[in-house]
Amino acid sequence: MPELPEVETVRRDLEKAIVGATIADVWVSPRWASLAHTKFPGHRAFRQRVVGRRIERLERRGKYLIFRLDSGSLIFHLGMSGQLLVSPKSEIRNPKSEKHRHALFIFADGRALRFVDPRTFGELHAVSDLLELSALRSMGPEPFDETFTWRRLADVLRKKRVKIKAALLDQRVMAGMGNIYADEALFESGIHPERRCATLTNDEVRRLRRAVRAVLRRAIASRGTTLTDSRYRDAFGNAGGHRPKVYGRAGEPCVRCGATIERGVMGGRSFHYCPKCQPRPT
DNA sequence: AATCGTTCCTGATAGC
DNA sequence: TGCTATCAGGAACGAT
Repeated sequence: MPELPEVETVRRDLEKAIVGATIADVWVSPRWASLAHTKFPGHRAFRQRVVGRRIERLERRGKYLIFRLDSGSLIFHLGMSGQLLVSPKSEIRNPKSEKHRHALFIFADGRALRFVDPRTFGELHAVSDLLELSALRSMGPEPFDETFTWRRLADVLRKKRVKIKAALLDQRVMAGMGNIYADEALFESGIHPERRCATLTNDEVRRLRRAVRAVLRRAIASRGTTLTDSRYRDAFGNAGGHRPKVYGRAGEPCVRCGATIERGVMGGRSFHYCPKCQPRPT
């Protein structure tokens, strides 16, 4: 599913493809507009905010992709099955022809951007101020920002009572982690997912911060993770080349020590770990 | 205030 | 073969 590396890959793809383009027309599916959780402002209001706007910059904040327009911003979240795909000029674009396509942006040069999302957990917002989104107001530091120091992370974790895996998924602790890379970062740092945050030593927090960065950096370099269940695709429809070391590998051997990778459930969410490299808390 | 459980949704898969 | 049940996940929300 799209986490920071996948969203960053799409951002980089789109940066090359559509910065400078003008949105000549936009179509949003009736179904998308009717989904209560999308908080869609209505076709008319959305059109009014978007049509005629020029895309000035593409930014990413956590798992949110932000199109800075000459006036206001367009914000996407890919949820767990969202795709943003650039269509070449030649492609025929009947709004009804593609399953699960919820939005279609047509540029002045004839190309198009399609927002496809089968599970509809994605988000689509047109705002004048990014802080209109509560998730962006409360979001924690970007993992590659200089403010993301191990000391600050230790300060946050010391006060928390939850398990470290749950804290990594909390976007207020740090931005952009999802289920795959949280498991990968914990494996990389040798920390069991069920450890309580406050029990982590300074050395473990240092290792964790380092692992978060290393895992994300490598995943970006491989253009993200595509698994059978997550049909993640970049902006041109290509799968990512990253292969997790523990996520989705329960029953398979640990790449480091050969022990069998195990799977557990925490708060309705799965986690994966090596019982030898990541000793269980006592 | 922090945390927990539930909700939204569809496709893949397992089981009968 | 064809049906039904289960599972997967991010963020928001209500309850505790």
